[in-house]
Amino acid sequence: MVAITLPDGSVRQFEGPVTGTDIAENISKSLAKKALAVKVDGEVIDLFATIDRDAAVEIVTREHEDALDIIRHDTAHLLAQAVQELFPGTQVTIGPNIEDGFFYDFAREEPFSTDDLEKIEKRMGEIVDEARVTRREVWEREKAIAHFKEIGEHYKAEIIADLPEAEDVKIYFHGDWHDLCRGPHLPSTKHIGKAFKLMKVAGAYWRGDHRNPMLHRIYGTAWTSEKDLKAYLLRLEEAEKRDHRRLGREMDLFHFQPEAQGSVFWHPKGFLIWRALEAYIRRRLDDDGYREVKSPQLLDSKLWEKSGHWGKFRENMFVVPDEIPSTDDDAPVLSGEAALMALKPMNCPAHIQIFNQGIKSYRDLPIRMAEFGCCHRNEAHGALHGLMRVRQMTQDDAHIFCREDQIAEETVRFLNLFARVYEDMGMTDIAYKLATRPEQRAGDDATWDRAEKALGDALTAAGLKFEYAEGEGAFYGPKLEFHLTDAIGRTWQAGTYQLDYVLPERLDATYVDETGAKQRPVMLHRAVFGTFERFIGLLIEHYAGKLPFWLAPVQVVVATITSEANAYAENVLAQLRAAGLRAELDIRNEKINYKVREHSHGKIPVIAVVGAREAEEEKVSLRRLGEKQQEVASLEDAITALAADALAPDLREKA
RNA sequence: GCCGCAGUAGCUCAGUGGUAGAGCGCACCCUUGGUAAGGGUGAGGCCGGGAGUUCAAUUCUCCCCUGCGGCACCA
Repeated sequence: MVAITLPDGSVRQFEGPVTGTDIAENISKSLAKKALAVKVDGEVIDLFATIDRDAAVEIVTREHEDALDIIRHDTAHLLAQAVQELFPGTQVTIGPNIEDGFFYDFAREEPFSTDDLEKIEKRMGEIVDEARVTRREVWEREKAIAHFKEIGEHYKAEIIADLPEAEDVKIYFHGDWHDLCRGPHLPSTKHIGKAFKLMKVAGAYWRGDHRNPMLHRIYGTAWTSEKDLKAYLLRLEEAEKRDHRRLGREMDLFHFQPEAQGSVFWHPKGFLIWRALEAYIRRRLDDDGYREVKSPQLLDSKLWEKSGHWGKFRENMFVVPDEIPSTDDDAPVLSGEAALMALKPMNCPAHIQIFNQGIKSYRDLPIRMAEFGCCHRNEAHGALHGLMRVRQMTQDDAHIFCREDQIAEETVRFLNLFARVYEDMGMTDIAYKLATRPEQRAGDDATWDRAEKALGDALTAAGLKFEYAEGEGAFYGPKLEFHLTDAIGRTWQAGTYQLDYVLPERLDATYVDETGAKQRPVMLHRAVFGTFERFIGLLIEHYAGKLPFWLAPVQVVVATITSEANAYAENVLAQLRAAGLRAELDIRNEKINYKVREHSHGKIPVIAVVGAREAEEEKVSLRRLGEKQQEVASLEDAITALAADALAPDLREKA
């Protein structure tokens, strides 16, 4: 006897083992029709799998929260079937689910074209109509390897060979087509439905390693209903409008051009955002005990050799020979023999040089040394991405030199600062990651153990949920990474906090302890925004260009209705500016409708409309972005209110 | 760096083996209009760069550059 408990709490008894199908049919015919899989004690399994013990069971239908994952993975199998039928000789590799869909990597000489995608999608639809029935077999490992080798599926054979010994080699059949898979799967291809779409083709290295062959990856999306699919596609379209590269152009914030690939030309409006951010974070740092420095842009390669960066990152550094270029047109410009310097890719070695001036006492620690450091990194071409990944970047960098017993306190202090800043920015959707020791690293394991534990403990103490990013730490120490998500769901590291025992050693930083003995300080690398470039990019996408009032490059546009009000408008502008507001004037010979529309598109937070009436009464009519209503206020009141709104969050706290 | 796609006016895009077009934007004129598009006229292009095929290339081929989507990388 098997007792099955249903979600409503009722219990049904069955003679001997049952399947999900049996249970569904036992409940109702219509449920059996809709059933996709079955959830047994929290684990989703195939409808045809046997249940031979008492269990809590849910029938998974399209409406069930677990349905989507199954449908997506079935769609990946569907894709693989269609591809192999249309392009014989193509090998399958892996095809996992991802956010909003799935991909499948294929090994084939010829890449897939956009036209191919259409054909494949059509074939997928046909296979759905064929309603190929799913069944599962468990194979002997050696037999499976031999079988897949024989049919030319060498990647599959490799995957099976690498499966953990304990794991069954499960082969799923959809009709004749079959694949190694963990499952579960839908009862037939018919159950997938047609709410799927192939999105794009891309290259991807086998096993994510650039030394391996490149496979052809097809990305797709799949949903439980056509409605959801449509909504998703619409969401993508909307997200495109938030793209900071697009908004940067539309709002006249910045541009890029080939002569400075990967470096930003900040336009006046864009740089106003930067200035507001910089002024804000500088005040926050001043208040938090940091002292700001400025270090050289070009430093001798010998320093980078000592720090270890030359060995590990030289290929990403801009190297400059320390010599006068030849003025002889027939001779090579550079001799190739000069000593080398490099544009700094980071500020830490320079900060240690400042630390090393004079003798530091334990009483001096912690020293919190900040710099808005402009760094250059020669990033791979394919890595560049708008403001998010650039070759010239300015970090809101700082290094804290402290004793080991001060790490915990400094970490709490930093997490507090970080939380306050992100709260002020309205960016509270943050993913916390603890990046642990990489394969190539400096320092001994005991030190790494201590350092990783210190960071994990700090996050836990702060009540922050985090995940581990195994092996992704810096070569000198583990990192806390603070990630934000862009408009289309890609995540980017913004803030960072890194523990470093190595650089102080390499660059011989010391302080004198209570006994007069020399000691190594610990170095904490940290950035709140990360870089101004990336953070501004993220801000723009987060707010879809509608930046908070205090950050908006143009806060108020004074727009006239008729030229009668021009003189008054000039007066309003002057007073707004005198109150510290970033205001502009629009006295063009255009209708007020036109001006309102244009400045709304320009994401100007406040339009101050003035006509003859306002001029007469010394008033302004304020219209806030996104609102239909205006409010009419006296000029004095309006300026007082707007000036208060324009205060940066830290200043508002103090006001 | 790797795979794929793309590059035509400031922007979005159409088009063609005989050197180009639209909408928006811009300039000028008319319009002085009360909160998301008033009307007219006009300027603006080495059709990404180089080479090849051709009587002729923006169009076809090759190479390069840049951009886009992924992958790899990210101190």
